[in-house]
Amino acid sequence: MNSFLWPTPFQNVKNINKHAILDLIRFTPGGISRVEIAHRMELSRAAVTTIINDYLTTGIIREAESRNGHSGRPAIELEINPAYGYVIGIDFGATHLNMLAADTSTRILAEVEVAVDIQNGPEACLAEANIRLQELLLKAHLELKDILTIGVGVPGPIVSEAGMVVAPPIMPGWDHFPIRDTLQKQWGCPVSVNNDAELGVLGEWASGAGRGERNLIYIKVGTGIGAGLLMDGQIYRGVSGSAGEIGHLTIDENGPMCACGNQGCLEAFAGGRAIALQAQQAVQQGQRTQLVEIRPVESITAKDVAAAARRGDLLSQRILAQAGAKIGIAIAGLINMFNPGMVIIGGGVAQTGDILLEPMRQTVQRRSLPAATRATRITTAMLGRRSSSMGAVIQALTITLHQVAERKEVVAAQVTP
Amino acid sequence: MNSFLWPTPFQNVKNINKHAILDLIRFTPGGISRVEIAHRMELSRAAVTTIINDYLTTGIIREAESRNGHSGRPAIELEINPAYGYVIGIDFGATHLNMLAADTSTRILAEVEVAVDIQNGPEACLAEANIRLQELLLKAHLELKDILTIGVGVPGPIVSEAGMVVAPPIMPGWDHFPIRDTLQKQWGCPVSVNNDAELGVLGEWASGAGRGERNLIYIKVGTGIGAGLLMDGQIYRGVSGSAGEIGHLTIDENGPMCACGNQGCLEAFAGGRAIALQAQQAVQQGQRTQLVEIRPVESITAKDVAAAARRGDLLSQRILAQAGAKIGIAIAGLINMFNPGMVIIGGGVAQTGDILLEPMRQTVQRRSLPAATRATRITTAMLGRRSSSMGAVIQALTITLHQVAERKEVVAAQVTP
DNA sequence: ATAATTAGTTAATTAACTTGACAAAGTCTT
DNA sequence: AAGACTTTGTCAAGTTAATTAACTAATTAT
Repeated sequence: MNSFLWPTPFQNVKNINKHAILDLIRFTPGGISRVEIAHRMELSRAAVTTIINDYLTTGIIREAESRNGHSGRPAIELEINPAYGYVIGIDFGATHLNMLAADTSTRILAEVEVAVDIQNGPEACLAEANIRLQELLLKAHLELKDILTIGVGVPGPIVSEAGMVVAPPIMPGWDHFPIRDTLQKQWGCPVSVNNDAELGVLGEWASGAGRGERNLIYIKVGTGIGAGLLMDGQIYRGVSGSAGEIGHLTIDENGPMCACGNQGCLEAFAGGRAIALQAQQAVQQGQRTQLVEIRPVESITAKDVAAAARRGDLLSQRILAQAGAKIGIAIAGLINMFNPGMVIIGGGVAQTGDILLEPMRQTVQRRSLPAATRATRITTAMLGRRSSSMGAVIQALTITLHQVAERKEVVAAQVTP
Repeated sequence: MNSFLWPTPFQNVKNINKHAILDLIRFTPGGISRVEIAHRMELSRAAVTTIINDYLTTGIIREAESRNGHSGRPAIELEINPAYGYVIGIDFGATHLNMLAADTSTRILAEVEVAVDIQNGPEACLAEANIRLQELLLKAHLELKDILTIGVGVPGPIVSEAGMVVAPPIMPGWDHFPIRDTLQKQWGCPVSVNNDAELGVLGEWASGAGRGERNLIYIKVGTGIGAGLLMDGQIYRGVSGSAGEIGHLTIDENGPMCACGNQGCLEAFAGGRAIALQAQQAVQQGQRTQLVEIRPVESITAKDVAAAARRGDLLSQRILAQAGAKIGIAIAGLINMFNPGMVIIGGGVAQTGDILLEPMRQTVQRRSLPAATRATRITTAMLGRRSSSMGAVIQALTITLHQVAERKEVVAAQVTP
C-alpha cells in the first residue's frame, strides 16, 4: 500500500469523477469505451453509463465507430465532439506571435505566425494580435462569436489570478499591465493568460512528445530561456509563479553581463540575444565566417547564426555548440533535482537541431547522476514552434469543457399522468 | 476560478474527507473545533459531526477543553488522543543513529543517539538498531508490543514499494538489501522505509520550522548532501525516487574527484567527508591550525573542524565558509527552479551555524533571481539532528492513523423491541 | 443454430452529504 | 438578573453519486 500523505486538506472539488472521466476521454487518443473508463477509474460500469449519458445529451462528447475486439459485443469508442465549438490559442514570443484556431477535439483549423517584437509594449502587441486574430478567423471560416475561450501565453512570470505579468525580465512595459482584462473586453469571451513555458509543457504533454508522461520538463530556448514543469501530473508554479525560470541560473560568476543585472546567467550565454551578440562580435573582430555578408553587423540574429551553421559555417556551429553545452549544464541540474521521465527541448533556438542538441546531451551525460539520467529521455519538441500555442489551445479547451461538465443537466419537466 | 487540470485520472481513494479531516486535526497545533473543520473543508457541520463521532468512538481523537471565543456557545477543541498508542522513528545517518519514541500526538517520550558507521553494512547496523531499540523502549517505559508502527530513514535513494535502497552512493553493501522486510520480521510490526531528506522535510513541515508552508525544501548537509522536496503540499520523489539528490550536482568540472566517480560534485566540496579531507591535507601541509593536536591526522572529522571553527580556528572557518559558498550555489539553483516558500538547512554539518550559513546566504543572494529569492525564507532546522527521525515518527503515525480511519466502525447490533 | 463472451442498461439499494429545524451553552444589553 | 443575541453541535428528512445484481444487446467461436 502506498503511504497516505495529504498534509493539506483536500480542496473541495465537486464531481471529481465526472471531471476525471472527461479528461480521460480528452487525452486518450483514438477514443475510449465505457468499460475501459470504468476499469481505469475503478468505477462500476453503471456509474460510467449515467455520467456518459449526461455528457452525450450536452453534446460535449459523441460515440465513434465501435472497434471490435476479439469476441463479445464490440465496445463503443467515446470521443470529444469536435463540432461542439471552437477555441483560439495564442503564443506571444519575444519576437514572434503564433496563433492557432482549433475545434473542441484539438484539431488545428488554421495558423497564423508573424514577427512581432514584444518590446513594443502591450498596447501595440495586443492591437497587432487583434488584427491577426481577424486574419486567423477568416482562414478558419469562423467568426469571433463562434469562439468559446481564448488561451494566451506570454514569456514572463504570471500571476494567474490577476491575468498579468510581474517583473518580467524580457517584457519591458508589460509589468502589471492587465493583459487578460484588456483582451476579455476586446474579444468578449473568456481569456486565460499563462506562462509560455508552462503552456509548452502542457501542449507537448497533451499532443506532443510527452504523452502519458507524469513527470515532464519542457525547456523553451528562445530569446529567453525558461522551463515548464509537470510534476506528478500537475503543472508546478512555485509559491510566486516563478518556478522553472532557469534563464537566470548562474553558470559562471565571471561570465558576461545579463539583462537582469546579474553576471553569467544562462541566458547571457545561450539565449537568442546572446547568440546573436557573440556572432556580431566575432564578425567585428574579423573572424572567418559566412555571416560577414549580413549588413549592418548589428542586424545579425540568432536565426541567421542557425541558418549559417546548417550551411556549414564553422564559427556559427561553434557558437551554437557552446550554447548547447551551457544549456546542458542547466538541464543536468534539473535532472538531478527533479528526476523527470522526459526532457523536451523547444523554442526557436532549439529548432537548430543536433548542432545545439548534441553538445547539450554530452554535457548532461557527463554532469548528472547515472541513476537519474538513465530514467530520463531527452527529445526535441514534437510540435516545434507550436508547443506553447497548442498548450494555449489545451488550456482554453480545459476551461470550456470543464465549465460545461459543471453544469447540471436540465431535465425536461415530467408530466404526471 | 482556478483552472482544472487533472491530466491523470484521480487515484481511487475512498473517504477522502474522512482522511483529510484526520490530517487537519493532526496538523493543527492546539486543536480544532467541528465548525472550524466544516469551514476549512467546505462541508456542512452535520457531516463533520458524524465523521468526528466515528473517530471519537474509535478513540483515535478526543475532545479537549473548550476555548471560549467572544460570544455564543464555546467550541470544543478536538485533538489526537495521545493515549491511543505509540510509534518509533529511526534515522540512520552516515555516522549516527537517532531514535525517537513518541505517542500518537507526536509527543517525544524518549531519545537514543549513538555513533554507528553505515559502512559496516546492513546486518551489523540493523543488529545495532535492535539493541538500541530495547534501550529506547526501556527509557520510554514501553514494550515492543505497545508499538504500532516504526518509521525508518536511510541516506540513499529508496524504492518505497520494495522497502530497499538502490545504488546508494554512500551506503556500501546496502544495495537491494531488504531493509523493510528484515526489520518487519525482527520486530513484528509494520515498518516504513524512506529517504532521510524526505523525512527531514516531513518532520520540519509537521513540527519544525516549515509549519504551514506548502512549498518547502529541506537540505540535509552531512556526510552526504541531499534535499527533501515538498511541492504543493506533496512530497515529490520523481520518476525513479532520486529527486532532490543534489549532492552530485557538478559545481566545477575541474573540481576534486567524488566517490560517485564524477568530478567536482557538491559533495566533494562541501560534504562532511570532503571537509574532513581538506582539514587533514592542510595539517599535513603544515598550515597553522589548532587541528594539529588531533592525532593521527587521518582521524580528523568534520565535527572536529566545526568545533575548532567555533573556538576561533581560522583555517577551519575558511574551510567551512568555502563549503557554505558551494552549498549556496546549489541552493540558488534550487530556488530558481522550484521557487519555494522556504528552504531549511539541516543535517550534522549545518549545526555549525553561521560560520557555514552566512557565506551560503550571501552566495544565494548573489546568484538567484530577486523575484524568487524575495519569496523564499532561508532558516536552519528547528528540530536540529531530529528532523529526519521526527519525520519517521510522522510517517509511522500517518500509516497507523489512516489505517484506523479506513476501518468501518462496527455498530452494535440493534435489538428490535 | 447455439454457446460463449464482452458491452452497456436498468432498478433497487447504500453511503455520504446537504438542508433546515432545534437544543445547548455561552456573552451582551438594559 | 432576565431576556436577547450569538455561536456550536445534533437530529431527522431528503438528495445524490455510487454500488450491486440482474438483464438486454451485439458480436465471435463451435
